[in-house]
Amino acid sequence: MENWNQETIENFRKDLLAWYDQEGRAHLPWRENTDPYRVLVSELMLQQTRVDTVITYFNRFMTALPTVQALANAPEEQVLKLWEGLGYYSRARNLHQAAKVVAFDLKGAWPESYDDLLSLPGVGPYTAAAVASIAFNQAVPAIDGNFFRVFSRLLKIDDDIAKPKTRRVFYDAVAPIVDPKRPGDFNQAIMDLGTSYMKTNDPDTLHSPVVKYNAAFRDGVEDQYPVKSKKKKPILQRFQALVLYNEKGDLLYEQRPDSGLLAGFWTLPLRPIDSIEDLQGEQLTIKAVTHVFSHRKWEVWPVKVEQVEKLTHNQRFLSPAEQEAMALPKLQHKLLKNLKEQHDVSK
DNA sequence: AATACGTGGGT
DNA sequence: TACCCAAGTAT
Repeated sequence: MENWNQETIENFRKDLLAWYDQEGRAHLPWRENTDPYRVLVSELMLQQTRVDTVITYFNRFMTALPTVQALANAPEEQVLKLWEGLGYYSRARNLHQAAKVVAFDLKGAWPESYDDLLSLPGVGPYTAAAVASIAFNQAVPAIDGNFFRVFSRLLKIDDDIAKPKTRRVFYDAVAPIVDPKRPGDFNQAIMDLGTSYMKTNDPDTLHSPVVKYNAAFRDGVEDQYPVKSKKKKPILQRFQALVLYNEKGDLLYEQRPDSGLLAGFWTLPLRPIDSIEDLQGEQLTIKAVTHVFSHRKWEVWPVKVEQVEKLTHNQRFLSPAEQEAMALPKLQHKLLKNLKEQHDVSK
């Protein structure tokens, strides 16, 4: 691992920020100003999610709920509808809760320190540092995937970034490098660098504004950084999805448990099966609806059933209008599309 | 520490 | 196709 002296650190800050001022992504909607609410909403949305995907969601969210008070007073259904399709839905619920804490418990007085921000729901080490540095000018490193990638290469840090304890190694190495005068810009410059000249695949390191500080490139081993162990592949699970319409033509839905995958969302009633041999009703499709989550791959077979025993407390018939008004997970949208296609074919 | 937690895009 | 990635957090 490289160890920079004070002169190198100061030169690095200067070169990085000069580049950021010229070529940084100043146009990103959440960089319009440093209102902590805007920063928090954007950071929660950006967790494990691409910038291109977030932009549309962010603009729509801020138009609908422009202030932390507006979010705090909004019904959860509205928050989830605005989040529909973004995934990792606990982020939306945590953001909602965090807004309530700020607006109600703290009466609008934002926590400004890293430690206080960390206590908000959905705010972990990265997000606390991002908000503290961008909105409140605190000199803390916002260590995300970009940060790991950029500094693993610059400093030749060999620790596996998939391991939790590695965060501490990076923190110790880079905390002295963060520019105390412009910490928010420093962190955002690293992110911009990490998605451009120093991106994951096919980086353009030679033309990077900080190429002269890149120890891995200097030693011709840049492709070995960052060191990251592999994830396990998703486990396959099969289900049958019960399809039942009532006399009004409304479709039977079932609410998922309030914890676990797609917690609290309404979908067709899903029943695990071992194989296609176990389907209980009339098989509606030749091909299954498949959906890949981060850790699971689902194969879902829609089957037409004549009735269910008796509506349980978590089952309801929903009209098309009701279905459209509520937030539904991607899997359910795929199932609906599949049903519509089967219906069209049969006509 | 290891795992759960969504979705879309690139190769 | 299958796999990996993309501004992580909670438990």
